[in-house]
Amino acid sequence: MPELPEVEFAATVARRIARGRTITSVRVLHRSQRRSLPARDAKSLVGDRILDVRRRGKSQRFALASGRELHVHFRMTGDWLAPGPGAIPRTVRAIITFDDGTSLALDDPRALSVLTLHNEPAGDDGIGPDALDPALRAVELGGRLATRRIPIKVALLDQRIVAGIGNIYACEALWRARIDPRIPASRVKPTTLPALLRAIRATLNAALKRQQRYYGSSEDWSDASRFAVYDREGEPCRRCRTRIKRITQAARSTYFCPKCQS
DNA sequence: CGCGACCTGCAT
DNA sequence: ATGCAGGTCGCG
Repeated sequence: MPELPEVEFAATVARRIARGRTITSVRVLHRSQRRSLPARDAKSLVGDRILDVRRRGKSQRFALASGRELHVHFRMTGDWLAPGPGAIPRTVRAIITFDDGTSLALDDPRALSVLTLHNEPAGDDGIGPDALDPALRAVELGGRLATRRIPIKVALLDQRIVAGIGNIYACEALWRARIDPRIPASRVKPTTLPALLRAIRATLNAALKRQQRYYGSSEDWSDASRFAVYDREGEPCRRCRTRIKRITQAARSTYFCPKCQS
């Protein structure tokens, strides 16, 4: 599920349910989540009130009336569920219940999500500027890439350089900008940086809109047809019909068009 | 830097 | 049975 657009959308769901509400119980159902949010912390949340939910990169931060902050990171497969009456899916790993009877459930088949409680609001903690932050300019992005010799695709995945881009949209954005994912980050020409940033934002914004449009519908998220290159190895490039290639970079699959991305 | 670990479900 | 997955950390 979650790269920046999905997390952005999830944060709006969480905000709608939780903002202004007081927590009446926090149940952590899986040992993996219990490790990051021990029973003591979960218990201490009861009685606290949620002031707001913000997203930064791929993490969500719940600002609490006590001054503390609950961080939620979905990792690979987390998502929020607003459970109605009835059985709770077995992939639900934690449930936060509020004073009005509503609740927010962390649904995560792989149970890799991380919940952490902080006494102080975290600063930037090393995370780079958010990819959708309008204050981020091409020049700054260029500056952050200039010193890196790693491939541009790997650099885009590094949250310290720019926050919010994951494997799918890194591939998609590079295709859009016609940049070879293998070239060193420092070699991206200054003149193509604005195009890269535009491609990143267009890709993320399109995904966010799709997310909003299809929320609650039965569209299959894994349907690859909406990607230009991701998961389309061997299929024709939408621009030039060349076969999409798949390579491995930093132990992740990279998909690209060997002809128009060079 | 690359790679295993963290977890589970799904496709092959 | 095997291998792979939208993320991140910590190890060598």
